[in-house]
Amino acid sequence: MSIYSLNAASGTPIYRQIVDQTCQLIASGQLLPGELLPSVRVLAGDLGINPMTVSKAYTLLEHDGIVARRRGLGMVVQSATITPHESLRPQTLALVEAAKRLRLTPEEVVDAIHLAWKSEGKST
Amino acid sequence: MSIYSLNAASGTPIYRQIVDQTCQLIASGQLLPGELLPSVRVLAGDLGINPMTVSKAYTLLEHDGIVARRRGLGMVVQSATITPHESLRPQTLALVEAAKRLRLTPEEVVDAIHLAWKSEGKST
Amino acid sequence: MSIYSLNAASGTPIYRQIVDQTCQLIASGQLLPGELLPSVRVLAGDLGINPMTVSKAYTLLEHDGIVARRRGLGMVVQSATITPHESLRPQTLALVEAAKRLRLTPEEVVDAIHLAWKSEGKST
Amino acid sequence: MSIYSLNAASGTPIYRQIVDQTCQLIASGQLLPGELLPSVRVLAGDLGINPMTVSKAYTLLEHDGIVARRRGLGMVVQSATITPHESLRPQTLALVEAAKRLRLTPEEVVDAIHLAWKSEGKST
DNA sequence: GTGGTCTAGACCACA
DNA sequence: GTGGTCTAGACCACC
Repeated sequence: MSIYSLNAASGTPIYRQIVDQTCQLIASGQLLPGELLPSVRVLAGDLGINPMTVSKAYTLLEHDGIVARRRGLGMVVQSATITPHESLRPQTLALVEAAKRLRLTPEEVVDAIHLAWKSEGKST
Repeated sequence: MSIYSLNAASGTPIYRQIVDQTCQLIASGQLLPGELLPSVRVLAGDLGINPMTVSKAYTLLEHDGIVARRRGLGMVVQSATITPHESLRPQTLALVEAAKRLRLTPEEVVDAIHLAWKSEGKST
Repeated sequence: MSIYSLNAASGTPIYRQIVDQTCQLIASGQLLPGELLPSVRVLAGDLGINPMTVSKAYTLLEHDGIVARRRGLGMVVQSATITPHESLRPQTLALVEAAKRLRLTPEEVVDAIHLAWKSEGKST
Repeated sequence: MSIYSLNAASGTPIYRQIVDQTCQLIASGQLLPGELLPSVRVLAGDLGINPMTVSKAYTLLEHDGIVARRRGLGMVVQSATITPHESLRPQTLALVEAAKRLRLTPEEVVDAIHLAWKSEGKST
């Protein structure tokens, strides 16, 4: 099994899931600067998807300066510039925005978080 | 200005934003059962979007039994079947899932929520 | 014939040529802000290439904020932020750098420019 | 430090940079016919790159008759067959072509050249 | 071995 | 109609 966990059912495209999870793995220190990402073909094989899909994700990561191409070697992680907190912002904002539209209080949202935390499969 | 607030920049499609926000307006009691939704034409005009897009959203809402078509009248809100809590589940799950991948603790997430709550434009 | 002119023999990938030329067309005012780019399928047909190649170019242009996606409509040109001069910088630098390595004088380079200008097919 | 100056960030492959710069060094008289090129091992060490990459560049240079292999000695420079002007052609053409697409005048291009010449780090 | 490019064709989502 | 995603497979460039 891979460090990546894809969710085919989710609406978000596969290549985007790879980009996001890679960012998160770097932000949380599970991928260190200088380390090599799994090769396109290997990751594609592991995840059972087309190499081009992985390649697209890697290209985006490179474009954003998250990783760098080393010709003939692979993709290496650049120095981490994102903190776990920043990495979580989009999801946080989405939740808060929706909660406000629902006229909920912060406390109600926090309750919902704790509930979801337990009900979901244990974390690693 | 409308009770709806669309975000063209966001990735979520317009029709989906209308569906979601309508559900949230009902769940939070800002739209009451029996009340009439704005007509397709009016809402499209207000939001500056294609009427077909509004129509698609309304069709979905009807399909889910959230509103009903009254010939010659428009769309009326059915009795609220969803609680605010349920309505918030997708966003909650997304947050928790991402946080676990980042190896954060529930407390850190709660902090992030409180922070985002304040930093965002004051709610009503 | 299209406003684009591809050079299959050149080493630069097709999608890159489309990106570059689009930037140049905008910089020179041949494509105006608000204007729609040719649709992926149309341009692909005109140039005799695969739609995905055009799509890749358009995606890059969007990522760089040069054009914006209008869902269901196409790609529209954003306000031009690049001047013709800036747009020419990479090529200018490459020339100057090489000329310095060859220990040529600026005058010799200017001569070469004038020569190449005439020998090439007349400009539009 | 070496007479070669590689740019890993640039898109052009390393072996190509070596080939090009060698040609330019010969064309400008900084490498004279009969002179020995640095050995593959030494150059690779100096530049901090893979010896295979240097070897590939040398093989190309030999194939083009620019240098010759002398068993037990190394690669010696042949009589210069290329003039500095010819050596500059690709970059010149690229500039002119782009400028025409931007509908600039030769004078504007010359201005850009002079500007870039000064703004760049002093040569030699 | 590494990643990059391109093709052909299918299917989806959006307006 | 628009663009987006994914697949399968070929070929190239680089180290």
